[in-house]
Amino acid sequence: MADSSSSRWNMLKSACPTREILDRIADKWTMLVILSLGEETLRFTQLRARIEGVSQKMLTQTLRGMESDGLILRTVYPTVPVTVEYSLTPLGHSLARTVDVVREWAYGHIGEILLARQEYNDRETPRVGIG
Amino acid sequence: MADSSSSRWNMLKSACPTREILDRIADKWTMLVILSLGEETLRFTQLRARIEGVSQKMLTQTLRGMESDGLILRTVYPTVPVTVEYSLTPLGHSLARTVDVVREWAYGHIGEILLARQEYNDRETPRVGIG
DNA sequence: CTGAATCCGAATCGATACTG
DNA sequence: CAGTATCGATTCGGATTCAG
Repeated sequence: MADSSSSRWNMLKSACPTREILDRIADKWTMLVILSLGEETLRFTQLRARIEGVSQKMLTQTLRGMESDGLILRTVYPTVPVTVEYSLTPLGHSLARTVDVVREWAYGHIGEILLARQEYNDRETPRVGIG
Repeated sequence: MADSSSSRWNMLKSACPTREILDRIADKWTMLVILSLGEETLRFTQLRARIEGVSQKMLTQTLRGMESDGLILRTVYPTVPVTVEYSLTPLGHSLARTVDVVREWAYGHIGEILLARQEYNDRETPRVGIG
């Protein structure tokens, strides 16, 4: 447990704390969890269904990290079987609004990016065959 | 070369292209490059110096991906030795403005996050010893 | 200076089995 | 349902070496 000893960069990180935060939220699953919970409170399984592609392990891991950063709230209801709800804290909500800007940017520029990608690949294909 | 065959999720990705874009920019180095180039055009070595902690390999890799997505422009000047400048395309600049919002959020909430992290760790320490 | 290529240990991640 | 624990496969990423 607690393997946050990333060998070096500790000095760098403490000198520039923004970097550490950025490293944390510039994460695929974190962003997707933030976006999902930004819409509504969800249970573990629901969350996992929303973020198709995430494994149980990764989701758990991501949720723990986010909880420790005060971004989400984990509420356990002592039912049988147990019910666990995840929701955003006020801090998490403010991040959600921010990340949503990124999401909207992505949505608005898919075309451009896919086109650029295609052109890049065409350029790369060097002319096989007769030359 | 070109190993973009991520086995599964291809169906998912084509059904939800935003996800693919998000996966790409929700990346530590990509964000830092965007932020760095958002301020000014930089050469390879300058860029590497700005983003302390990135290896030559990762930086090259990140830059290639961003170039293929049409986010940055790579300009080679045939000097001796060769000079290569990286700058943002208009698309890259628009992303830079977006990512900057995230950076500002991070900067403005470092305190809250670090505090939450500390509280979380205190809660976790269970009381070793006598119980 | 810029970068490609290789080697190789470290970290990530998924699948599986098991618990309360 | 909501996890924890473990293991093997894959990927990541740094150090090094070499080239234009």
